[in-house]
Amino acid sequence: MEKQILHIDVNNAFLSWTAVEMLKKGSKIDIREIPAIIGGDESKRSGIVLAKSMKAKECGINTAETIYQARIKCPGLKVFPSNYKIYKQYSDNLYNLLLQYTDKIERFSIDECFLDMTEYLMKEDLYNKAKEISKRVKQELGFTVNIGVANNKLLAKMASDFTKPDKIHTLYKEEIPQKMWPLPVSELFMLGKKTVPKLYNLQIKTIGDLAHTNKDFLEKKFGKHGIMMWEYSNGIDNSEVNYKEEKPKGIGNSITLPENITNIEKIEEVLLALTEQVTYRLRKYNMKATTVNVQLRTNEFKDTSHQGKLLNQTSSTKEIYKKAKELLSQMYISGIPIRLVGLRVDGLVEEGEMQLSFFQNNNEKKQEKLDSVIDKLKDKYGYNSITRAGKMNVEKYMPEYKNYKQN
DNA sequence: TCTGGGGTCCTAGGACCC
DNA sequence: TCTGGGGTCCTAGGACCC
Repeated sequence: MEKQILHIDVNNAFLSWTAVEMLKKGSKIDIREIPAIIGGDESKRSGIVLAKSMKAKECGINTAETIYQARIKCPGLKVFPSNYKIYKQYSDNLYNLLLQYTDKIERFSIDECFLDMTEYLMKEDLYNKAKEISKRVKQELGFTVNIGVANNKLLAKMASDFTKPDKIHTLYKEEIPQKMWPLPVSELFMLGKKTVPKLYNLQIKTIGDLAHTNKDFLEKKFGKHGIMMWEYSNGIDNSEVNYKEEKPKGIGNSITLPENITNIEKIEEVLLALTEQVTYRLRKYNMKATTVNVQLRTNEFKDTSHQGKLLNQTSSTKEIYKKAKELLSQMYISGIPIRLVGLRVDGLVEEGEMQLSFFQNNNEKKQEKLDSVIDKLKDKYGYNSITRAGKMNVEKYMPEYKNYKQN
């Protein structure tokens, strides 16, 4: 049976949501109407464009480029900071509205959802439902969305990306040659800046070119990725809308430091703060980790990482920090200026299905108890109320814990 | 005051085993 | 007694997404 899928995509999400919030607070200007962006903090060396208004886009400003470059392209550009707490609220508001149409919703990102409407609707009604959703979001929540209407997720996603903002597009099978094949191959989902030049060298310039390329040839050139791009270019995608709450497979935090560090003790302090953050999130999921991964970025933007298995699955700050320090000492070459430090845990298992270790001793139980006491204090008095990290002021480096990713 | 942060998945190569 | 080969597990790095 054919699926009926909607893809909902908030137009310029961070910027629109900031605009709505500002208006609610009495702002006289709507930053959607002027050249404006949401940007990172340049003084913290994270000065990139996170979202842009249509007017900013007209200046040629791209997401993820530096604010510095954006200002050159558009003198008089207004820059506003991001606020993930607010974004999470608006994202939830949208989700709750969509729940009135189906509970088969996959939250693909903070500003994108897939809806599986198959069992609720006939094809001719789907477009009308999309219109109703679009209208209600605008009226009740104050921002606009693009909606893609199709028979699978890939085509719905491609459709929602056509023309913006505040548009509804269909992309049924018979519309593929007209609506999708003329587009440059770079527009196809999962084709990024490394693959596109390779395709250009093969004279594959449009999605249609790709669709008409021999599948075996693409597999030889690109492996699994080759098969996928051939299928996508032909509108083939059998994946399901994944509406069940998924447990994460890994949890990580990283931080670009305000200044480079060349001293391993200081890297360790940052690592401890990151470990506290990561393990706190891990424990909130009631999960334990099997591997630890430390990432470093040099001042020259060279990334290295080391990972290692833990002897026992754990969520203990102390155990994971111990492993992280071990990995750091293996990989850090003394004197190299470090710009970014990252820590992530992988191979997560749920507490319930955990292997019972014969070796969990009293010391480990004591550690668990300590972690849980600290977590409760953090829940009650705020994340930064208590920290083991560092003699020096690690909060200077570490941003307020962002919990927008949770639930 | 030039280049974020959080994820998932894939691949190549090495170690090890039979 | 002139370098087999399949399978699994692990790691580092890379590509891509929003």
